[in-house]
Amino acid sequence: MGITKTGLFSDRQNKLARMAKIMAHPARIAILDYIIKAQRCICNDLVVELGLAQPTVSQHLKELKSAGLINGAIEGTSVCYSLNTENWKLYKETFLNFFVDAASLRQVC
Amino acid sequence: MGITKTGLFSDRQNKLARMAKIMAHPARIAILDYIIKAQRCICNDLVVELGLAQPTVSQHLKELKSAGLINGAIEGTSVCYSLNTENWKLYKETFLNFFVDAASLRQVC
DNA sequence: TCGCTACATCGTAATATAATAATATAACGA
DNA sequence: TCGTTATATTATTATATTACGATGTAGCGA
Repeated sequence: MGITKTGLFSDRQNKLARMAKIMAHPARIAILDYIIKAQRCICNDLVVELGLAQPTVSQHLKELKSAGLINGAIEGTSVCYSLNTENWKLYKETFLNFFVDAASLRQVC
Repeated sequence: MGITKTGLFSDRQNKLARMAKIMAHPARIAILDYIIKAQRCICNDLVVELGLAQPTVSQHLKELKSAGLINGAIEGTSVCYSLNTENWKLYKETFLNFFVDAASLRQVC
């Protein structure tokens, strides 16, 4: 993506951007949608549901997991993925705080 | 970035991902932070504030503008950038809706 | 008109992402 | 043990993003 000059920005700004980046792909949104609806899923469910190849889905799951948004628990030959509710709240609050800041703004130009 | 298979996902999912992508860079978060605080700014304010080159800032402003998050009004030799409050609300609600969906979820595995 | 200021655009290098085929790993049932 | 199922990892291709120098454009004051 080119070199993002992380050093120029605050921790908060970098963190918020990183959080947004996790959600910046429709496949990851679709995965989260599915998990929210079904409460849990295995990788193959998503392969069928999304129509993406298995390695692609696996890669997206890995990103969501390393971002802390989902948990993966091994269950025999499959992995049970579910929402990490604690971090989910954190994400929610972080975005909320950002958008709330401008609640009282008026259009200037 | 590789080819995102947009066709596999719903309009809502694609839209949400697109919105997230706009916010997925700390420079753009910093620009929005600045505009929220100062109500308005010109490109050069941000060049000084952020420490990025003028073309880089200009490019980020262009993306924020084409996403509808900010307005730009020509004022003599400069351009007055300010928040597009209507679309800001839209963003806020869109993210809210997404996160609210999972409010009552319990950790499953 | 000249020069300055403020931006935008173009071109390009460096780097990150998305997607997948091929392959590896790991559990389980026959 | 062998085959099957489920997933992860690796390597690679195609494409997008970030950043900036160089350059173009446009308004404005002297």
